[in-house]
Amino acid sequence: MRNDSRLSRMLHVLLHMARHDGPMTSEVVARMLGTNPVVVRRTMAGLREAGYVRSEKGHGGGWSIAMDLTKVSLLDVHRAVGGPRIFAIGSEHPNPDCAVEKVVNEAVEGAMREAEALLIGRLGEVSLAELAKRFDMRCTGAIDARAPKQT
Amino acid sequence: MRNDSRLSRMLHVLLHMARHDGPMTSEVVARMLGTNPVVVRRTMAGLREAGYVRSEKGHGGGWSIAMDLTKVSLLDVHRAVGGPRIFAIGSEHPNPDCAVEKVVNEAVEGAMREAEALLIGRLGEVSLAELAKRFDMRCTGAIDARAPKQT
DNA sequence: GAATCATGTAACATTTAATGTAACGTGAAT
DNA sequence: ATTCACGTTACATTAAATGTTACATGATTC
Repeated sequence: MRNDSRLSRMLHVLLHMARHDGPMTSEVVARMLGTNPVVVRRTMAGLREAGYVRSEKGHGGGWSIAMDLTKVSLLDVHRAVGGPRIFAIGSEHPNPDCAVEKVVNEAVEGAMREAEALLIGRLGEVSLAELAKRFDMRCTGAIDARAPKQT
Repeated sequence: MRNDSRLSRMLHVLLHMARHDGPMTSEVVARMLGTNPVVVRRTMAGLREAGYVRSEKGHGGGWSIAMDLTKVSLLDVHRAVGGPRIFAIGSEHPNPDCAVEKVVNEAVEGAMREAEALLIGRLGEVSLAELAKRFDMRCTGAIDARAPKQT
């Protein structure tokens, strides 16, 4: 299938919203992401259910932040958009009869579990506020904003 | 897209071949994997090009091991089957103009790089011989063959 | 050397989940 | 009442692995 870009897209949107006065419409967000408003509403629905954003209809409506950026991590966003599928590889038979296959699955899945735990850990360590700070630092001419230690 | 199960499948086949006298036909392998011979030939072609297996036509032909099991790791097999796509998540714009998106990509991709490095490292640590040993231990009634330390 | 066995390969269909798109409904502001 | 913007459904598109059919080629057996 295609790459799942929902996490990246939502982070992109959320940071923009955090630096934006008033609500942003799905139309505007869609142009930012290079997609269309329906995809935006569909994906942001998960964030709304999690209470991270709010949406309002009618004139002057649109999406706005409804959380404390210091309290929500990249992992939280990942989960809110319903992206549990991290790896593109895996076995067809999770619980095979064949003893050989069992040994193989245990080895491969063990490695994947470790890698997933690391990824989850890293995403959980970084808050949206931290990302926003990195953005600000980059804009104000910081020397290196690639991945500063949390302070 | 679908899950990429080529690594698991090939490991499964290779361990069986290692415990099997004489060549195995694509037909037999396909039944083992629950697929068909063409898929087997297609996937094993990568292993053949890497020199890990040999294939012979005609009567008594089929696939056989052509390597030292202690010298080939799970990572080697992963690479031989051409499975570079590990993650199902990622950004649409690897090199965006938007500064916000750059910060987002760096954060997410940084975490993914670490996780990938860990996974690659783990797969590279385990040889096919080690897997075969775990299988033998399990069959001879070892108490716990889940993921013993290498000896 | 003809028949058979097994691989090699091309061409096309299927699957799966994300994404793209069109259509229509609902609530809010003007 | 009109317009704006979200909410939702339904269906199309896309990408990559997998499934399938068909046919060619080389090796073995007779």
